[in-house]
Parts: sequence; structure tokens; C-alpha cells
Amino acid sequence: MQKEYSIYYYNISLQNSSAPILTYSYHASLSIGTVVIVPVKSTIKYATVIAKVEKPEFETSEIVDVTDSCFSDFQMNTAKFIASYYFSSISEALALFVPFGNALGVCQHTEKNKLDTQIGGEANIPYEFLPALTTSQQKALSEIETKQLSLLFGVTGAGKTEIFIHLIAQALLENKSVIMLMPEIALTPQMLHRLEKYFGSSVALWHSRLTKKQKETTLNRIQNGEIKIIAGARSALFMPLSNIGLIIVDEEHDDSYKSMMRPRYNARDMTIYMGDKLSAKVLLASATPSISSFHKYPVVRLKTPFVKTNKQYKFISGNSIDRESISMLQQTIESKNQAIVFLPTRGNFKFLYCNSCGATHKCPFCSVGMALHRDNRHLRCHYCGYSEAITESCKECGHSPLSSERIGTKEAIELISESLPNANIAQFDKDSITTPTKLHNALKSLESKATDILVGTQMLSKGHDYPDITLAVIMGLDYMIGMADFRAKERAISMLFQIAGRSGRTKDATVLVQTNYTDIFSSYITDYELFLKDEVEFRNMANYPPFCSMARIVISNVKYDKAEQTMNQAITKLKLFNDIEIIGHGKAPIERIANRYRYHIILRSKTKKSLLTALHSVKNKDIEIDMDSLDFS
DNA sequence: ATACTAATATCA
DNA sequence: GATATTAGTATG
Repeated sequence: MQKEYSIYYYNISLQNSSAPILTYSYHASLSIGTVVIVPVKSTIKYATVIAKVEKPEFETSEIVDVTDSCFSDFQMNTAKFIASYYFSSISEALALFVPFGNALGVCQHTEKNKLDTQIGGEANIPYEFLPALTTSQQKALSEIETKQLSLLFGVTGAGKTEIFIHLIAQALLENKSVIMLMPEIALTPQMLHRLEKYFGSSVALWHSRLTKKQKETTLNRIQNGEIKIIAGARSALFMPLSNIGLIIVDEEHDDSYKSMMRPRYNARDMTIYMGDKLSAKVLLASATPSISSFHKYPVVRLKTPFVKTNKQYKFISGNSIDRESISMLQQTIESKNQAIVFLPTRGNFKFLYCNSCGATHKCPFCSVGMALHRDNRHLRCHYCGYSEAITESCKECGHSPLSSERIGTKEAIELISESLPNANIAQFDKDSITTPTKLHNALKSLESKATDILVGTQMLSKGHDYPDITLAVIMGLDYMIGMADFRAKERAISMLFQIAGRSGRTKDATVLVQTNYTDIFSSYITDYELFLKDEVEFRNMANYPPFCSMARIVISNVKYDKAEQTMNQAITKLKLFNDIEIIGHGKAPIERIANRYRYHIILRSKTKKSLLTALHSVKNKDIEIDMDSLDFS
């Protein structure tokens, strides 16, 4: 008997290609998400079926083969959301769900695994061994239990991890799996050890720096249902775990949750989206929550630390290692105690500031610090492009000369060892700690008291435990607060809290803050919530997120005039939309990267919708759109 | 992304 | 004029 075949038409997205969406035909019905093989030009390529369409006007080629791999509806919908919200191609968004290789074998899990978990693995949690909770931990846990989404705002050392462990145990009992995100996972193995202590081999680590072999092993163990908990960096959010019941985002304030590559997604924000779609519980946690999360989500407080120690705060002026910090360091070492010294990473541009009163030169139109231009002859605002000649003396107090140099970790160590030749000083930053082994050794030598003073950058704040620190010297916050960025103050004050929180874990401690903004820092030093409330108020007044949406367009080209022209074309189109605001445009603060000149446009709008509409109208291959951008350099 | 094509530079 | 290098364009 002759069967009449219908022809079906599908829009497909080519894998590893920036080609547009193409239409192919096939003699059988295919479901959305199916991975197929199609001819393109003279080659064949993997592609994903993204939609069923009517017969088009043009001629179509036929899909040559259909694989048994298929993205789930959830994965397809999530990828489509990411592609449209973060301005990537569908192919780039789908690639998030493909840990490596060519998408074969990794995405056929959904139905099969669900069965395995339901019939097979009876979760066996020895919950009598779960960590005991203090009254305040128990109270916070009960509060979190009642909410689908919450923000755990807990002081450092109050035991957020024990709460995570209880929540994870509950999820496992309900036969659900768990994703736990943390920043910089490659250099923070402690959390994994603590999870393994309670959940043994159902825990796996995931981050982009795992070897191919390690990734394969973990994926196999996920496939056969052995792994129930993934602890990992931002990419771990897209692991093919079945039946996800809980997603935890630790250190939710951390900027490294935002991807700097396409798709430029924010893993913390995607967690909210995916948690909602999956009906999974979501817990964000931090000792210094972001202004946005604090304002948007229900807050659960955890105030009581395990060990109550006294902390003394001292504020001194200046910008470099001076007599007072040296003498404090000396006292600390002589009393056989240990100290940390914090300096922010040296940025890509300098600001002009007064050594006497600490004022940085601010843009008269944008209330952000202006950067010293490369030829050192003028200052420029990175938001609006306004520039002015540098002045000899400080506008605020008349002091001169003005300074623009800042010291880095190396110079700080030199300065300290000149004055304290017998001190054992170790460097703790991205330059010196390049591998997990080096991290381990650095922490070991601190623990064994071989190191007296640890001098480092942001890395000092990344969740490592330094039990016996009795002095924290914090410098360079003025530089952070003077950055041309509406979040500069948030970053500086969060950093102050994070570093201060590393001292006084077991003994009383002194926090020495070297700043010329004593008023700002001292008013918040004991109460981050007060800062959050004030800053929410400021953001509301000044119309910055979370009270608006922001995006940035970056144009880069080997020819600077071509880049400028592309920027102007985009601006012309954007000006047709009256519900968005162009708050700045011009040369990007980092004017040239990899021999390409860079220009940018910064946009703001009351609603995400109007911003997205405008951006979609200018989107093309010559411009890069960064939605909810955190980095304006 | 990449195969293919048109445009331009390089060289005997 | 033939060939190498580069820039631009379309892919169903």
C-alpha cells in the first residue's frame, strides 16, 4: 500500500554558528528541541529544531538525519528567553545546556532519568547527623521553608551553611535534586568538603575549569542518577539534573554571576526565572546582599554569630601604607597575632584625588568620578563624555598637588617589609594564587602561623576562613567609591564588610580603615542594613536600578571612525523611542582592546519591556548589547 | 561560523 | 595577467 507522506517545515538554529535561523523540510513530524543534521552550503551541520512553520516562499533543503538527542521543553523555553533578553542567538543560549562536545548524548536525559529517580534511588539521609542548629538558625530555616523565594541576609560567621545543609537534606528527602551556586568555585573547595561530609558521593563539583575527563565522569554520574547535588559556578545552573527542587545562590551580591561572554546572562537572575518555571525553591544568600535583591525579595535575617567577639573600628586618613598602619601591624605581630591587609585591584584607569581631603573630581552632570585621561591632561566622565582640564589644586580644600597614583599588592608588601623586616608577609591575589594548590598552601601557612601578614585584593573576601586574624587593614576604598559607576558605593561598602568579617572570628579584633570618607564608612560599619535602606532610597531618588532597567551597547572596530559612526547610527535609531533615556555615550573608558577602538552607549528605562523593544530595533552584528550590565569599562 | 565571492594587493 | 590576500556576503 502506498502511503501519502506529508512534508513538514521547521525553523532550525545551527549549532556553533552565528548564521540566522533557517528553514528546512522533513518527511515526518519532529518535536521542538530535536537535534538534527542539515546541509548548509556544501557541508553538513548539527542544528536544533526551534519551531514548526508553514511552507515558505523559497526553496528548502531537507533535513538529512534526525538524532535521538532532544532538548527538553524547559531547556528550549529557557534558551529562547535568554536569547531574547540577553541578546544572544538561540544557538549560543542552547550551548549553555551543552557542557562540551556536540550536544549528542547529553540532552536526552529528561524522561529516562525521571523514571530512574522515581523507581530507583530511595533517598537515605542520616539526618540525625545533620548539624545542630542554633535558635536563630532554626528560626531562619522555618521562615525560609514557608517561602518559594527568599534572601537569607546573615552576618558572616552566623552559620548560613548549616541552613543550606538542612534545606538540601529536605529536598533530597522529597527525591528532588539541588543546585548550589557560588562564585569562584575553583578557588573555594571548603564548601564542597562540608557538603560531602553530609551528602557523600551524591555531591559533584562543576565549573568551567574542570578537565574534559572530569566533566565526562560527572555527566555520566548525573545521567545514572547518582548525583543529586551540584555545587558549582554560574554554568552549573544549566546542568541536566532531573527534578530540581532547590537552587541556592551563595554570595548572591557577587558580580561574577554575570557572564562577560555571550550569552551575557546573570546566573543569579536566571535562578529566579528558572526556579519559578521549575517550581523549585530558591534561596539567595549573602552577608552583604545586593541593593536589588534586598529591595525585590523577601528577606530572612540571621543576626547572631556563633562566636561573639568584639570588633573595634578605627578610621585614619591617607591613601598609602603609613606610620599608623605600620605600628598597628607591628603591635599585632609582637603579640603573636595575625593581620590581613586589603587593597582593591588596580583598575584600568586612574582618578584624580586629593591627598588631603580625599575628594575625587566628580562630573558636574552625573555625580560620578571622572577618569584621568591617558595623556594626563584632562578628566573625562565615563557616563556622559564631559571633559575638563585638570586643576593644580583641590577644588574642595585647595590642597596641592593632587595625586593619581595608587599602590598595588607588591608595592604594599615592599613598604611593609621595609619597616617590619622580620615580619613574614604573603601575597594573596590573582597574580600569586593561580592554582588550588597555591591557595591551599597559602591558607595552610596562615593556619600554621608561618604567615604573619596576608596582603591581598578582593580574593581576601572570597569566603575563606582565617580563624585568628586580629587586625584587618583596609585601604583603597576611596578609589572604589570614586569609580564612575552608580554601584561604586555598593561595591566599596560591601567590600569593607566582607573584609572586616574575615577578622575577629575567634578573638577580638581591630579593623583599621584608611579613608578620607570617614563619615560614609563609619555610619554604616556596624549596620549593613542601614546602608541598604539608605542606598535603596538613593537609587529611587536618582532613578537607578532596581528602580529602572539599564543596558549598555558596546561598539568595537579596528577603525575608530567606523566605531564612532556605528555608535551614532545606533543613537539615531534609539532616539525614536521616547520611553527610553540615553544617559551617556562616547568613547568607552577602556578605549582600545585587542587593537579595536571601543565606543559605548548607556541606556536606561522605567520598564524592561520598553528597553528591550528599543534594543531589538537596533540589534545587529556590529553592536554588542549587555542587558543589566554591571561593568561599564 | 564558514563557505563562497568580489575586491584589492602583490609580483614577475 | 596571474595569483595571493583581504573584505564582504549569504547560508533555507
